Amino acid sequence: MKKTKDLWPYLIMLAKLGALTKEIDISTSRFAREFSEGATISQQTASRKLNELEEQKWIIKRPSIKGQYIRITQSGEQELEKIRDLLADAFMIRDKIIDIQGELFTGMGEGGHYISLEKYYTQFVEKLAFKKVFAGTLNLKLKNRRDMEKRRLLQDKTTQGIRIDGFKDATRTYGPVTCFKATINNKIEGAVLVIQRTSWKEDVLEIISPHNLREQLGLKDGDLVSVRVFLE
Amino acid sequence: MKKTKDLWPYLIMLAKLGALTKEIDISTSRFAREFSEGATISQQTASRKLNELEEQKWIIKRPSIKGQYIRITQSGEQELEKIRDLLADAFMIRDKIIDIQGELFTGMGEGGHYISLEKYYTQFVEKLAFKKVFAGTLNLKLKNRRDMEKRRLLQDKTTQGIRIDGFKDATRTYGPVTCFKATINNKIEGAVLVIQRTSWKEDVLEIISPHNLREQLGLKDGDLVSVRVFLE
DNA sequence: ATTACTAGCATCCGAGTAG
DNA sequence: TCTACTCGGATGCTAGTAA
Repeated sequence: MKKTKDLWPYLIMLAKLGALTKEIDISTSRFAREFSEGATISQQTASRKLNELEEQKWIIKRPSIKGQYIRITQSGEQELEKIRDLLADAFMIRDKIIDIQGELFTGMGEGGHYISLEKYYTQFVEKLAFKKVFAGTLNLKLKNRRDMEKRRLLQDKTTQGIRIDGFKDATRTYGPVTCFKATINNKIEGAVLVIQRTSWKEDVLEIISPHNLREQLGLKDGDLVSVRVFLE
Repeated sequence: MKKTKDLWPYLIMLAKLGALTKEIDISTSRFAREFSEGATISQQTASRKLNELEEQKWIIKRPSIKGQYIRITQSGEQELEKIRDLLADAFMIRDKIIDIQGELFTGMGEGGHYISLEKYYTQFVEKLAFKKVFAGTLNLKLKNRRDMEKRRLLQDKTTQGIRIDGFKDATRTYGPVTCFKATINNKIEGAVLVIQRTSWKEDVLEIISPHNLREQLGLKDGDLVSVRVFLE
């Protein structure tokens, strides 16, 4: 099997030249020049690499008058997205910041119920250094794969979050919760709730805050909300 | 000169393994396995690649009990940022969306003055399909290199924007302006102004809107504001 | 277990060049 | 001009192995 990773730099350069959006018209020698910075590659190598990229089905090409038209295919685009996400993940871990967007919707109110339980409430206030906790959570529906991956990353990083202990009462057990400090729409402080239990919804992000977020940010269902989550 | 791009995939993989944030402890054979998916590389190749990465000064390594500690250097980090930005640019062009953040500050009021000129005002209303234009611009100060690069991209993409013609009156000439539709803090519509003239401030983004943004978004100087610019 | 050397084979590169 | 072939030299690869 071919070592596909060797082709990454060439694919990236084609993307930079705009081959993601449209067919670009380029000759092998010009591509060789565009690709090179400091070190150079030859026209022949450029030609061969373009053929290999086509074999991989990451690009399609057809002859033009002064070179060839090249366009990145869907599968080439997916490969680029993979690389982009790889890098984005690495930088998120470095910066300890994850930006997630979701669409506001109205949940079934369990969130608000749990917050009101004193054993949870006092922990939220103390451990998050909130003056109070507004009675109700903000539920965001994540709309794409990428945001769900970030959501999953939070689920996996619970060691870094703020731990809210579970407890028992006469009738049932209440599990532990991990919180991450966050700012909502760049502006208002809050925290993301990550519940450790076997089933959690990968496309839902639940947020609490000392403030009435819906009111203070003028939000209504269906609005897009940005959350910047701080990993520690 | 060495063909540094060949090393990109290896550097990216090390970043994915966390070597941006901390020294990671990994053996050459484990790295070979982690790196491979489908196609495989040998322990020997992994060893050599790590040495080449060190020669490039993109990583530093030192022996550990069960392998070696590896950490990406500043210059390796810069290289990764370069790749990340390359990809981000390509996807921005594809999606025709640019997200920029900046800090709100109070300008000198010229913006508001120009808007009030009837020859501009009527064009804003018609071409942007705004009901009216609020008398005053929102000035954002861009805080990092990357946002400034995006700002520059707008300046270069004026062909795709909405053109507001210039005009003359008795005393002076008023130049043309290009506008891009935008949403501010995910919520309120507006437009970014790009003024074609020899001097423009690369770290300032000027925004108009039908609405009083400061009031409706509850903004004050120093607040971080997110702008999503639509290239067409 | 490691890393990383050497040897020898495989692959890749670019100059030359055909079409 | 262009692409892309051949071919000899350079480089890269892995197996074997030393430390």
